[in-house]
Amino acid sequence: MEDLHLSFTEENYLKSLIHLTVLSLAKIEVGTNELAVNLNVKPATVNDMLKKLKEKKLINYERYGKISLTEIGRLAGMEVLRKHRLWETFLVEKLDFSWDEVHEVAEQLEHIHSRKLIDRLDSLLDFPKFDPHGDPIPNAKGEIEILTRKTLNEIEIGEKCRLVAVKDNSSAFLQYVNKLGLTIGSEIEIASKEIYDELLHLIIDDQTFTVSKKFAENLFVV
Amino acid sequence: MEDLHLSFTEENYLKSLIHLTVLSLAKIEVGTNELAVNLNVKPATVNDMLKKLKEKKLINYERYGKISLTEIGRLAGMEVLRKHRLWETFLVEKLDFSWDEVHEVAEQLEHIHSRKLIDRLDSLLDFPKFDPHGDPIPNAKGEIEILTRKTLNEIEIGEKCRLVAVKDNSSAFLQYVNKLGLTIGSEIEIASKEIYDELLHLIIDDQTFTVSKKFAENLFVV
DNA sequence: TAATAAAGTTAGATAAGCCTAACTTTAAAT
DNA sequence: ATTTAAAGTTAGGCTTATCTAACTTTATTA
Repeated sequence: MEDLHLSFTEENYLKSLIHLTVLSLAKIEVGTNELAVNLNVKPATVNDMLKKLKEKKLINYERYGKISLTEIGRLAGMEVLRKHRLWETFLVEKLDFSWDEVHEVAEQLEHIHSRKLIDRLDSLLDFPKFDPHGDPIPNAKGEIEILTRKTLNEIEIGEKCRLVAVKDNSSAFLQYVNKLGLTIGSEIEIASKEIYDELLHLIIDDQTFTVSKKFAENLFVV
Repeated sequence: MEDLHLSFTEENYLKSLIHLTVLSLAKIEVGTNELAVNLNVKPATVNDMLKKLKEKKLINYERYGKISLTEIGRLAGMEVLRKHRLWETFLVEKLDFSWDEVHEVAEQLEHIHSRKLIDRLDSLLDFPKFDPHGDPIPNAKGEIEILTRKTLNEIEIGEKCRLVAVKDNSSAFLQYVNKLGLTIGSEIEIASKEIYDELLHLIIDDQTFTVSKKFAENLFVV
């Protein structure tokens, strides 16, 4: 399971597939075009790579068919995800990065090949269960705790909830979240909603804020 | 000086040039073949890359001429070296790697692009001056403390000296060094030398060891 | 169900890094 | 100083990962 030497690019394909299948519950297959959009390359490029990944037994795929990860592919992809999230945690916990600065650097660090490195990092961080964005970190066996989470726009008027994670990890979005004084764990109450333009009025720490539906869809709450 | 986007490969060329020119005192130019040997590629490959590096103003080079780093190239190469040595220090100090395990991983980590990351790492490690092999770490301005060091085989019989660094960073060599109980700072006395086969008899912690000239040439002492 | 749209595939190009084989220039040695 | 050896270069190919443009298959919808 170790020692199958994957390129930077191959690892990115597996990571995308993890996101599109394993992590987006209730879907275990994905199409060429959707994967192309996710990886920001053209479908023709994906098509070529699918043949290679199938050859290496990392994915299940037939001509004109849907794509899914094999067990080997799932484990390899999970390891990349584990590395990404552990590095993000390291950057925030040990190097005082803010949560909106870590994604790009972790995109690079996740491709460092060293089992020992990642296991020691896990230990240094005291085996964290969640990364700075509230996402669960897969363990060394590739197991992940997938919790059912609602997005903020699914919460009813008058209800209170707690921010547990963010969907969008871009610095633009996260800085916007910061501006509202929100952090993982913050309590949010839905004051009211506008029918016409779908805006939400929130109460956070006794202050009122108005946000868009798009914004609310990117916050996971319980 | 920041933001010139260099590839993994280009960075390795600059790092090699730093080693072959700046660090190996009294030589500021190098040839295509020598660089090829150092990078473990063929001279023809180096020749192609020289054109690219010259185009990017990282090296001084004319057809059939010698190669040297420009100021831009020197700074970029120094930054790679700085990253390599800081990461090695991190692995030993924070993740309990032994000094013979760090080189390969640092070869990967040195190519992570993030000025903030490396400066924060420097700070986390308390601005170390030397890496685990006793080599000086360039500062954020690309300045390095080049000290005049002798190798163990240059020491006269009866003299005592102290191990300050190792030349060879391979795990095979470093494990051999470990086996003799030597660490950076160890005191070594030259008991005697064999004329015939150039062996050295050493006294380390009241114990006698016999080592080859090749071995002694890879230990820096003062 | 036949036409059309969407999804997926193929063929042919390009750029980066690498190679081998043949060639040219410079340096060394008789 | 001429020959030979060493160093350096060029031309042409290969692989990986990407692209565009044209084509095929599957799905949708009128």
